[in-house]
Parts: sequence; structure tokens; C-alpha cells
Amino acid sequence: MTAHKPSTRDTILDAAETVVGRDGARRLTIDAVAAEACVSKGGVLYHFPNKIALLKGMVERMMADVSQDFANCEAAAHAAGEPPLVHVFNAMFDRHDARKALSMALLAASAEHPDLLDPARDFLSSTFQRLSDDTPDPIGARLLLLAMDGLKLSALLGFDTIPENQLTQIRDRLVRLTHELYQ
Amino acid sequence: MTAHKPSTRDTILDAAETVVGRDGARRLTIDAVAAEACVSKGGVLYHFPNKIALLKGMVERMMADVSQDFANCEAAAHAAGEPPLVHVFNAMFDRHDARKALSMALLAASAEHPDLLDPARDFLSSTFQRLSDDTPDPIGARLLLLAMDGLKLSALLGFDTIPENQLTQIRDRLVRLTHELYQ
DNA sequence: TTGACTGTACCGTCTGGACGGTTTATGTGC
DNA sequence: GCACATAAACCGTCCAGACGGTACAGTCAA
Repeated sequence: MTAHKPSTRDTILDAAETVVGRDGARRLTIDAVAAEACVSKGGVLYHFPNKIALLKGMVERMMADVSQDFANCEAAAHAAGEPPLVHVFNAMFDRHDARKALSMALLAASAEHPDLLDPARDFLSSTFQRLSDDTPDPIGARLLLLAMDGLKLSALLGFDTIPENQLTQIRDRLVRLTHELYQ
Repeated sequence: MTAHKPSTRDTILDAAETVVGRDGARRLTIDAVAAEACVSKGGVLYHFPNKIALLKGMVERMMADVSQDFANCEAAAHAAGEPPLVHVFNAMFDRHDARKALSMALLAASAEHPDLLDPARDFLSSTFQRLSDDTPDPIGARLLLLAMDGLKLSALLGFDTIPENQLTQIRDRLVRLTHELYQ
């Protein structure tokens, strides 16, 4: 069991995401984050010298996580001799809730200073371009990736109201269409 | 020529969207809106007694506009004997920029008080449900609607980095697949 | 001893909102 | 046609509280 407790830094970032998701990006104050993380205000400022640094930390951790996820998916797909996109989509559905919290960094950064999203924009743009280009039908792949975006970004605003049974059908269809891309 | 100048109320709502899009939801202050609308702070507070009312106004106007757009699309589709979804998708691509500004209401409301989005959530949820159910292949329709969501919500965060030529190809494909839903 | 904090006090600025005053449009009686 | 009344639309200022950030002395485990 290497379930060692998360670092204070990560606890603070988790708390920030919780605050944004629950109270809105406007209430993401250093005081609120400190209270949510059960850390003093000084403690937060020890790890992140100012609020911009905190937001940068949120975006950077999100990108690192997403990057890792994609890498895992591509490795698993390669090992299984399957299309990478299938693994990407399945991973999204399997860890739907986890991703929802993660992306709160996007809302927070866009609210405070939209420029903070520049690195994320570049990273996601090139990643999605590559994912779709590595496919016999890039436009079809793009369309499916856009549908995935729709699901994730809807969840970001709480617009994820599709009933569970429809969601599994959508998942099945998405995976089926992904396989068809490669034929 | 009935191009009468917009009401002060609408000017204020336009200004609010401009501020959110340019500076982020965090900078949506009554002062900033007043300056952007070339109105005094008192003038803003005359039309919207407090900030919550301003945000409600933004969300309500957005819903009214979207509702009107959908109604127009369905009417035009009915008149032309075409699938409604085709008109919905074409309208989205044709007025891409207009819609981008409109949806800033979503960002602003989610930042300040996420509950303000409840009516929008209900409205969009039922509208999309109906649009897809009125189709021989509801799951396929949902997938295409999700792709549209992906495009619109990406634009909301400035994540609309797909090159123009790919975008037109995506549009063509989306319309083609929509027609296929009805076969 | 050092790094990782806690706790408190404080400062300057920003923000929402209340409030009183002023201009403009619309009648209304004569 | 005109003085007057009334209300709607709008302006400018003020204030309490919230917020970001600083400073600094103290705690405590490794």
C-alpha cells in the first residue's frame, strides 16, 4: 500500500478545485482555499506566493494529468493492438467524475486571467490534432473528439443532464464509430 | 429602416458580455460594465438593482435568443421539408461569432453563483432531449449535438483552435451525418 | 537546525450597493 | 401654445466589507 497521504501542495490544489466547483470561480479566494484545505492562509502563500501562481499550479497539474492519461491510453492501445482513440474514450467514461473536478482549473483560470489558459490551449490543440491525424479519417475523428469535448465541458458547467442509460448507449456508439474510423 | 438604437438595458447586457469575454468573469464588476456601456454606475443599477439581477438578465436574454433561434430553425426546416437538425447546425456555423459572445452569460453566472444556471440547464436539457427524440436515431443525434456542444463550449474558453479549412470539412460531415440519421 | 507551516495583525485597493440629486420624456390642464 | 406636474432614466459620491498581499513571531516534527 503506497497510499501515502497527498502533499500539502496537492491538498491545496484539490481544495481550490472543490471551491470552484461548489461556489463558483468568483469565490476562489486565498482564504476560502485555505479553509477548505484546513491550512492557514500563510500556508497557502508559502506554496503559492500569490494567486496567479496558485492558478498556474492548477492549470499545470491538470495538463500534467491529462498528458499522463493520454500517454497511458496510447501505451495500452499499442500493447493491445487497438486504436488509441478507443482507449481515450473509454478512459473518459470510466473516470468521468474525476475529470470533472480536474477541469475546474479551466473555469478558475478563465475567470481570473484568460491568458493563463494559453499553455493549455496549445497543448490540447496539438494533442487533438495529432490524435485525429493518426487516423485514416481525421475529420471523422475530430467529430468524435468534439463530442467528447461536449461531454466534458458540459460537465464543467453542470450541464451533464443526459440520463445514465442514454450515456452508456452513447458510449457504445462512440466506441463503435471509433473502430469504424480505422476501416 | 427600423434599425432603432438598442435600449440601454441591452447595451448594458452587451457590455457585460464584452467584459467577460475580454477580461474574464472575475472582472465583471458593475463599474466595468458601466464603463464599457458608457453609462454611470447608477445607470446600471437602475436597470438591474443588484449584480445577481444583472447576471439573471444575461442568462435570460441568452435563453430567449437561443429559444428564438431554435424556433426559427424548426420553422424553416418544416417549410423546406428538411430535418430540423440540419438547420440547427448550419445556423450554428453561420453565426458562430454571435453565439460565442452570447454564451459569455454562462461563464459569468457560473463564476458568481452556479445556481443561476439552473433555468438554462433545464431549458437546454429538455430542448436537446426533444431534438434528438424527434429523430429516427436518437443516440446518433445526441452524438452530433454533443459535437456541436464541444465546438460552442470550446469557443467559450477560447479553445476553438481548429483551422478554418478543417472546420468547413467538419461542417459538411456533420450535415451529411445528420441527413443520414433520417434514413 | 531547518523546513514547513500556524496565527495574528495590518495595509491599500476593489467592490457592491445605498442614496440623493439631476436631466429628460410624457403628459395635463388651461 | 405654454406653464406645470410627474415619473422614468440616469449621474456621482460615499461607505462598509471583502480581498490580495505583507510582515513577523512562534510551533513542531524530522
